Amino acid sequence: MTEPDTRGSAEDAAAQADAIDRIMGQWALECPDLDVSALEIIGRLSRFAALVQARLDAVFAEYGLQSWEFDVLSALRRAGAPYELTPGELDRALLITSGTTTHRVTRLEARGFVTRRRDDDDRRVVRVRLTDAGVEIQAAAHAAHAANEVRILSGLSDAERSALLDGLRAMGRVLGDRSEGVAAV
Amino acid sequence: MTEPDTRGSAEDAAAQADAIDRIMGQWALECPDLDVSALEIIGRLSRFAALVQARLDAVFAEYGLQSWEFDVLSALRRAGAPYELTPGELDRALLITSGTTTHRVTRLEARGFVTRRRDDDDRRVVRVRLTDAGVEIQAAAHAAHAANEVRILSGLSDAERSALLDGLRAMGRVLGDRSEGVAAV
DNA sequence: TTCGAATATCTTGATGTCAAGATAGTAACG
DNA sequence: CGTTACTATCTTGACATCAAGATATTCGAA
Repeated sequence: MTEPDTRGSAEDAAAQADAIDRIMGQWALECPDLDVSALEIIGRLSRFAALVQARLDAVFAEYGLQSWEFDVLSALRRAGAPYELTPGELDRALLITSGTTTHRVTRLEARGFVTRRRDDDDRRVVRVRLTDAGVEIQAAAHAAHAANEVRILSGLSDAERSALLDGLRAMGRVLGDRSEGVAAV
Repeated sequence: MTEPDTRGSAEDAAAQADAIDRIMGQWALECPDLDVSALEIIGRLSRFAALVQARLDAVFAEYGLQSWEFDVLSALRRAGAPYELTPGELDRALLITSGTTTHRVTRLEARGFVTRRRDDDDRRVVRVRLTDAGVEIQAAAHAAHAANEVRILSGLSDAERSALLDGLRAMGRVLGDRSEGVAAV
């Protein structure tokens, strides 16, 4: 077997258990004294993030993009004209290390989606800028990507959606995910 | 700069915006016609999963473990005595490919936390089993890990917690994350 | 001005992961 | 039996990522 098995197997009854319910059930049997209450939330958070990512990747692939490529192009695009950021700003926006940014930018430069140039005022600084081709492919992929995200969430009721959103906002507060980083509006 | 910057910067007022709010604000300015409603949820899901993972990693490191090591040890532990699964079962439980499982098991075997042996009834099958040392380190790390998860969520009110949980359960349903995989109870 | 500290980016080496395919064992069907 | 399909695991090669450190530039204080 080559790929991980992410599909559901049986179309079972209404209140079906998901993988985390099963895992919690196993712990309850094996280690009844262990506090697994937080697993219910954190386990789902990371598992579902992985499952969602797989679905997003499928759409990016239709445009010949890796999701990390799309992430960089989008960060540049939403920075506004002239669609330019420094590597350091990309580090912070994308939660990646500086070495990773160097590598990503080099690859995107080779594909013709971004350019690099030294800043004249501070020659330590590099300016990474989206090319026209970069703007184009980002726009095309983004439209499909947004539709894909909407499709993924289309199975949620309004109440579920807003519960999820409220809960996630609270998580953002707890995690201290303040919005510094990337160039202001 | 070597590490990504994940801390919040300013201890600002009550209804503070997080990084996703900022990103949505940028899109609203740059592409007002683009539907970014789903980004609010999916963006947070994946961003927060990454932020949480970084906090979990810190605790695993105190026990000399990578999180992928802990993941394997835990999957074996919760399978119940004799703490044994096949590589294929690990693939499915951990959402990884078979090559990755081979590599993980080899490393854990070298550290003395698991053993490998061929199944006698079906010699294609391998049995990966936790050693005593494996059981011990998993138990120690798991106690600290569970406490860490509880700590991370301690900033949530009961209402926020249950909203988040309800929302995530709905996501599990939407994503079809049925619990097959790993050996039954 | 000069020199040390700080900053921004890039380089290096190691590593975890995947996709694709190789190997070996089992099952099914004549 | 024997051949073919299937299954389980492992191997290989490519690659994204990270941590640590190297390089180049700017800033600040004596």
